Amino acid sequence: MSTAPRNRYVPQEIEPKWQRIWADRGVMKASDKSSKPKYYDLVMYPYPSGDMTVGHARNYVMGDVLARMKRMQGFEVLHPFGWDAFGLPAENAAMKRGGVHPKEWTLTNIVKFTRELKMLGILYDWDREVTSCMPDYYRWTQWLFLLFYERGLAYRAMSPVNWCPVDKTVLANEQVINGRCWRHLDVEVEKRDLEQWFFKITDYADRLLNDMQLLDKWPHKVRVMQTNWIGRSEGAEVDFAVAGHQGESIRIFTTRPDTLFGATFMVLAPEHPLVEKVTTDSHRARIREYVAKARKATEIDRMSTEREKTGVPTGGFAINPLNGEKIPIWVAEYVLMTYGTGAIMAVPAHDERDFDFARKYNLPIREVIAPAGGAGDDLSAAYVGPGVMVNSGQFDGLDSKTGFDRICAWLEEKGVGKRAVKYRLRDWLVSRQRYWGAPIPVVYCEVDGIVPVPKDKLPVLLPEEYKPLAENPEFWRTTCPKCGREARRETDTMDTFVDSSWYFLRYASPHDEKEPFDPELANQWMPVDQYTGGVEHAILHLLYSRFFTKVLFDAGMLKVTEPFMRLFNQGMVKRFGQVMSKSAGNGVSPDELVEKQGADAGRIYELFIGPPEEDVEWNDAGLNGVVKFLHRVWRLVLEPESIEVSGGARAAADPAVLRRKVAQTVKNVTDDYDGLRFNTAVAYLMELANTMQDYLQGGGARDAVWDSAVQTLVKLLNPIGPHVSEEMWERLGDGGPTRSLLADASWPEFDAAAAAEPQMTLVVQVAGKVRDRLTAATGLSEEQALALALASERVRAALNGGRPSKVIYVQDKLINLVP
RNA sequence: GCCGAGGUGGCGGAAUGGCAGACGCGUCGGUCUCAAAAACCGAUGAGGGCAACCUCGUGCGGGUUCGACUCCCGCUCUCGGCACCA
Repeated sequence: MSTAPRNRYVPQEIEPKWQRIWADRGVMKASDKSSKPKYYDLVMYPYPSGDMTVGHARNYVMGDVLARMKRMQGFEVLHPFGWDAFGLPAENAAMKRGGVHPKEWTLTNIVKFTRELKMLGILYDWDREVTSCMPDYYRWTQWLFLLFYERGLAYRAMSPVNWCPVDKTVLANEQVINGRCWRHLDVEVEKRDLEQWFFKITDYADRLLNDMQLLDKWPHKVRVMQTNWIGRSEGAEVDFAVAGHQGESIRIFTTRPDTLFGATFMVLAPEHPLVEKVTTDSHRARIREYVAKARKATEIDRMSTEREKTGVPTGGFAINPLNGEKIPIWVAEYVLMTYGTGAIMAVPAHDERDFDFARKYNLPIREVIAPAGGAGDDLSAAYVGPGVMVNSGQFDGLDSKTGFDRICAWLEEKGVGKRAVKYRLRDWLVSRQRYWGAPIPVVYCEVDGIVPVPKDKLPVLLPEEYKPLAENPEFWRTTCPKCGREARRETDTMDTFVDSSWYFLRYASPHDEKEPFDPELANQWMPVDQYTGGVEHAILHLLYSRFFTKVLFDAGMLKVTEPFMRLFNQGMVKRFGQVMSKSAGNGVSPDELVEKQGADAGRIYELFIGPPEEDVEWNDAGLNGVVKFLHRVWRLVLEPESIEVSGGARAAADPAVLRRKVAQTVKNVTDDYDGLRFNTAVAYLMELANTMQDYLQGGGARDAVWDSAVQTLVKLLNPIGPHVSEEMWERLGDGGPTRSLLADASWPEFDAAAAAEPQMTLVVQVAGKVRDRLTAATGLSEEQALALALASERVRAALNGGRPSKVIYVQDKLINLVP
């Protein structure tokens, strides 16, 4: 075997070396006592499933690029990592492989995953690693549960909940997608009446909505999704008396109090508590049958808009408080008990759903809002827009917006209704009937009822033995913390989204043994400056984390009300048109990539493959272009003498062109890393390398301009190709002690003068061209024409702005001004 | 149905209202080689011209502007989200 030439770029030789140096020097350790400005660069901590692909890696590479640049720019960077380590896949995998404990499975995967990250040269402050399934973490998840309980934000209630028959657990509303389980999209969730633990996120609905305006650096899409999820509606609650039942009334919610005169019937949800009461004897049998059927129907069937609306009359009547009219009360599935008050006034003329229902059951339709353009009487569809009130007694002639206010005022004055705001958001169901999660720290005592486990008795340890907690008496048999009598522990565990709603705070003081996080340190690092992760968390994790942050703000533990200042959702990596994953058989793992062409080429290719926010198709062919680029850079930096001057048509080297290119590259690459436009950042670096090569081939001297180009290229390359950059930087040195760009932290300064200078030349050329046209058109001398052109204020402004094309336009105008 | 994002070469994709197609892949030609691969050099939107150059080109139709991939109006297709929320 022949030895490789001394100066060849061999990634496999240099990468382990630099990974060792960075680790030894602790270059990515964040100091709590630094005087430098802080930068908190966070990537969503992963579920350690063990099959890391280049798709995951792309996300972490992006975070690493930013961390490295910010470090080189002089920030104290917090770039931590951890593991969302509780959850069902561990249990499922453990069951499948027979006898492997979820903990063992999870910890093994963490080791594998960590190795891959390190191979890619991704640097974290590993001293701050958190693992949500370890007692020193979930102890504080339990502590926070108790804090929520103390603050009245955790409660236990019986309610119809979503049940996944496959995972055998309840689910949060956010985990139900089109009536199906988020983890098994082919499995319909069932409705079950169960007593469960909830977090009162609805108390924060208005703040979660209003504070969205602080999140101007979040993707528009995510803000829209959260806004819709919270779903605020303004309207009124109105009480309708029940005919024949003294003192009994039914409260409805409407967003259109201005259509109150158009209410021709009322509809109750089948689950509404007053159904039995308002039903007359002659209708009772049919109502009972209908309600029973509705309860049995699956959520999917009930919620389908395709489905024809059904309903039955109760025989009872309600009285419209506004006009005293008696309207029939119906029961229908299309009214949901979980929204508003579970009862509506039906205004078929101005609501599509009520219209459909009225048509089907021949109920009266009365127009009370006339469209502005006239042409009423159209009874083929509901008119849902604004208009002028008609058939509305004393309110006739008002526009519907004014009518809204007047009717609300009237209702409030008479004490039969009031303005109200309703949200689509429901409380967060946090209990799960699973083993592999943080036990909910409460005890049920026959005497004292629900008793929280005292905070100093935490953690409530998960038993070693892998079996349902409810079937493990050694776990649930306990004594009441209050009275000491025999009691039973809660055997449900918490949703893993509870674990992940606060992990970014734990990084501030990961070894704190007194509290979940040290408020002083958390406030020092928070808010997160950049948060990077998948858009699949647009609602779930991001909404919950915002909720937690606000609760902790209210508890005086945090000074921020929003956790994540800037959010970025990277696209997914696909292969053969499918999202990459090991189970789908189309995964490419990072170590395959590193083995083939090295970590740096792999990293750069991950960034260059397409816009970071877009889904990209993985394709090995493009990787070669990046490898070629790195070899070319290596040669330009370390062996420029090997690049020959080529004769012929090639333009002679111009130092001004190179100087300008260097300056522009600094500006463009810095801005692009900062703005997470990594694909174009790579392109700019390739352009610089191409310009440098042209310069040498054109016979350019290796002088100060050249040296600055070399240094700039090496430095700007560091965040994306750190190993090769560090190696080149060291070799450029005088052979003294190992030099590390990352440790020395120096980012190139942008030289605005150099960037602008050659553009001035271009402008003078343009002026020359226009001067010719001016002289031709006016007969002025060349000097006079040039002076005229350059004297224009607008020309000067354009010159100062470095916009030669504007100058061309301005001067064209100038020509037109001259007769 | 409602909300949101988007449509640019053979492909991935660039373009604060100012030379459309940067950068890369692929393809073609060349150097090197007995040959091939690799590497390196050159060409590469379409049509026309020996040439300098010319014409047409960013989903479709209008508009604003000296100038439109970019802004406005209408349409169309694709992709994402929500979907009986009163």
